[in-house]
Amino acid sequence: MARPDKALQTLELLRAARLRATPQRRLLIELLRTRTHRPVSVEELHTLGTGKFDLTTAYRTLETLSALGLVRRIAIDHNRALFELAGEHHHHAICTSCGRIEDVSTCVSPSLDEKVRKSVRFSRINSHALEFFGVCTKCAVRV
Amino acid sequence: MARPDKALQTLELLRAARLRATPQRRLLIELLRTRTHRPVSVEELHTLGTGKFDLTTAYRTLETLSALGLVRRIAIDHNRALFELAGEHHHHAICTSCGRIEDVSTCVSPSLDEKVRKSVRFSRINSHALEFFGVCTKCAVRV
DNA sequence: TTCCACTTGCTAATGATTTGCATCTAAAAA
DNA sequence: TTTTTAGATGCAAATCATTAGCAAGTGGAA
Repeated sequence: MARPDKALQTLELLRAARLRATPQRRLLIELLRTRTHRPVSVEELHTLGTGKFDLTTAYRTLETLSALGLVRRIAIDHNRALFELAGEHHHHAICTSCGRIEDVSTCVSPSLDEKVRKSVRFSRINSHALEFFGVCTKCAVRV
Repeated sequence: MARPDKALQTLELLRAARLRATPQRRLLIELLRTRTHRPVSVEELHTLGTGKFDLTTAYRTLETLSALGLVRRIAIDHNRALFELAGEHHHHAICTSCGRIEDVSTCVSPSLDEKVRKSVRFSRINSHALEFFGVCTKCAVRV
């Protein structure tokens, strides 16, 4: 039994979210799914779209999808938003020299959320984000 | 032996950084030290300064201080930068309902940085940031 | 007290996001 | 299939935080 192809997966994603499967949205999600393996900026996505969707549309679609939890907005770069498709829980390692971002599967102890919830007296902790800042191998060589 | 007062601490901080102790900088640091206990936006600081320093000066001073590592720029809010005086290592818990930010002293296992460094093949990891997102008690009641 | 590199306060750019609006179009209904 | 319309898109203009440019001040070393 063959695995459904990427395009189908995208359609299903949109259908499940009760969003219209417009060509623009399909392409944008397709790009997030196949062309990028790291958080990308709206500008980058728009460039990858080669004129098939407007920059404004990209902003709107990403906003819609992130409100639905299908896309995550990453707050690392303080002057532009980065987005990634919400997949498996993971974190990021950022090279402070070249800006490269790597996915990190290592996570904190599962009990940490609850421990923190008690210490700050929150009603609940829904998620957490963890970023590591350092220098990647390429940049270390260059310096 | 009395502990040096806040103003003196601020002077020492500026002197150690080889920066001119202008009234504007002194007040801004004083505000970070005494009036705020959470990351604040430049706008907030400027308001607290009640006209004693320009918004542009605040931006420049914060930039200078963060380049020296005396102030930390927090990337949580994706549409405005937040700053805090660099003190003890800590993290943050953010209420996604009201935006309130609490300091979190709990940290990850000390060996995590090294573990991640190896997994992403970085030359080094210099720091990490950890944010918890949830709902504070007040907001939970309101909902 | 003098002098000058460092600072500050304006004002005018920038640059990323948003918003308004007329025009389309996906897809539910007939 | 055709009709119908709520939801989408594209373009242009408006926002808003952050930066730059510059002339006018001023810490603080000499």
